[in-house]
Amino acid sequence: MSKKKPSTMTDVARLAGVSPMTVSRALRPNAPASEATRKKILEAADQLGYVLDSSAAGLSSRKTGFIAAIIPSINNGNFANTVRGLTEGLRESGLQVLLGFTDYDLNEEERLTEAFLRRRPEAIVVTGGVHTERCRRYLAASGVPVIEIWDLPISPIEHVVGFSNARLGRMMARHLHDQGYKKIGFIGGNTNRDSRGADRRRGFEEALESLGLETKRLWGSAAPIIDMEQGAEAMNGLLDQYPDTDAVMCVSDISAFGAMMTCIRRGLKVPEDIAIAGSGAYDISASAYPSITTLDVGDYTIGIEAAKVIVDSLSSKDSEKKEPQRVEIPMTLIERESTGSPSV
Amino acid sequence: MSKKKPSTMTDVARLAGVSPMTVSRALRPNAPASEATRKKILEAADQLGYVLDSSAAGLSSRKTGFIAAIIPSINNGNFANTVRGLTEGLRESGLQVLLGFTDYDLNEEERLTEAFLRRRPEAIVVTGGVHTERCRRYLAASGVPVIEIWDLPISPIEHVVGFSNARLGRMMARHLHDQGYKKIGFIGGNTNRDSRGADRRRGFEEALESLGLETKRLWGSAAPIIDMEQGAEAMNGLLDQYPDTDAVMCVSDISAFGAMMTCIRRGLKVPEDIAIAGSGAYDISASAYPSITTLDVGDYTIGIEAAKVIVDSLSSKDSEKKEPQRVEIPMTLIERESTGSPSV
DNA sequence: TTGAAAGCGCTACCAA
DNA sequence: TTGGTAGCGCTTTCAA
Repeated sequence: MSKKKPSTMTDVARLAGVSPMTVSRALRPNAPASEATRKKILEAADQLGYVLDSSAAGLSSRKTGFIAAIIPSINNGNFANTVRGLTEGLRESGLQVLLGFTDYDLNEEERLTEAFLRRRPEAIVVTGGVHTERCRRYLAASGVPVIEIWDLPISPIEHVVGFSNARLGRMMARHLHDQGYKKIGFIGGNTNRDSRGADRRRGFEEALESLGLETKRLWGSAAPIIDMEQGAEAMNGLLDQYPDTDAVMCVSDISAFGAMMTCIRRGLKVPEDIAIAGSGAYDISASAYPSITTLDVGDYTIGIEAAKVIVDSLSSKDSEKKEPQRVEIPMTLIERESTGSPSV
Repeated sequence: MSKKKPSTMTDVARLAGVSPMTVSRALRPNAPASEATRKKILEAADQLGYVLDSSAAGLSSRKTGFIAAIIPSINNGNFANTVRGLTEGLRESGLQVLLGFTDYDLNEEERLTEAFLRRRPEAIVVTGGVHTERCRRYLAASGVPVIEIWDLPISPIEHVVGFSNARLGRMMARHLHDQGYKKIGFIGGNTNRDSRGADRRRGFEEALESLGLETKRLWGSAAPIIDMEQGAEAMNGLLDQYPDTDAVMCVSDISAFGAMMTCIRRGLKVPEDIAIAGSGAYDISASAYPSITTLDVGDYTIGIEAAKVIVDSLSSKDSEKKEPQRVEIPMTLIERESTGSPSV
């Protein structure tokens, strides 16, 4: 409201009758200051409505106090959980998360990365192991710890906290096969923009092959990222062409739910006529009826572990340069009603 | 990776054989600089891997280039859309969004507000009109435009972009009544933490009363914010106590979906035996079967409009102090299968 | 179009 | 425990 410019440390110092330096110390928890002066200074600060300017503090101390994190989408429960984990894991150390999202666009990732690096974060977290060439260069030259999450890249930039998306696809293919399904389909997005989705599909296809099953039921979607509606459409397409399909894995629980709704609308029973599986362990996989078999990828844990890697990297002395860490997060299969054994 | 400290403008200036001031100008689009020197400077910058330090720039120019935004939850499609709108609406002006979430905790909001204000944002966006006393003071004294969103507070701090949550409740109550339902329930969270949810409930109750309908079917939930599972539990409780309920509004589509799953699990037909309505126009309200009647609150539009208010406020001269703006976002009823006319 | 001087608000460092 | 000095990396302002 009031446009008068905010008061500074010098103003507080003057009012409290001390030097600015003493104010600076009084305002920090672990700096030496007598209780009496600290109290006096806090009162003066309160009276002036003083708020510390942390960009100035950061410029001087060379610690900005934040961590940049770039995720593909802000409207996604999995990434939201990762951000929660990261935020909570960083809380104690006082680091704030500067969050950005790319809409699954690598050029936007590059743009955001540069914009964030200008703010001098103390570490940077990016999603996945695929980046533009220029973006990789920015990250590698950033001078701060880089953590790639949600994947296990073969040539990581530095630290990695994630899981193998190809293995995720393989695990679910084997599970469906173990349940007795034979004519198994896959529904996912266009492979170019979401590399993790593409990896899941690849792993799924490999597993079908090695199990001696047909791989013709791998269904795409025009959209880069597949939502409920597109999952529903894809299932219509798949069933129109291959009505005898007995099980389908979808790249996420979100698309799986849409696919399941299509089955129900078409009068198919799940899982008696067709089984449905997703991944991500979204709330909906538990609440839907039938509930949806899924894989928990440890989204929240990824955030927590990434935070640990960051805190660890920042606390080590410059001299003892840390080895790049590679944290693999375990996946957990969650069996639910949607993949009960086939009736045949 | 490399821990050597990043190069500065002075380094670039030295390499290009110009003064730092000239580098500063060459790096900005609208500053005077000859094409020749600009080219020379960009090459030098590229060679050094130079990245501008925008906190230093902000300290000097008194423009940090970001907007603080505080939302209750990061795992919520509605708020995600608002953030998308805000981000997109701000893109052209080069302002970045510094995002924080409170988990519907006003004390956390206060904490975050202070932390964000330290970063000297050029404007601050907060959700709702209810804040701690201290938080209100911080905001009012911040010296930058304050925008409260997702509500229409009676005593706003400054600008407002939102809608009336009480009216939302009234609208849906009237709609259900118009459809012929008489024994109407409401499912929502505990009223203390989510003031917008509480307003919806209040408006709903008022409308039932003025329509001469019973208001005994207003159902709470132990949880502050009600998710799918809690919506499902609440519906079980409601049906156990009032099996003759013929329609239920849920505070959000998320809880409405859970509630609907409970009905289906119990063998009830939706909408023949019981109608379900939600609000928020989440994807699931369209994709679920039956699809769920809902109210679109213009979540994305809220973000866009908030961005307009911000850009507007910042472009005005200090002298011509802007009047506080109050933008009401229209709500749209979306009728779907879940509230087809009752069979009785 | 370019440069020099000054300083944004704070903290590291050293001295008292 | 406190204070003075210097300077973080940049931009503003004014002069050339």
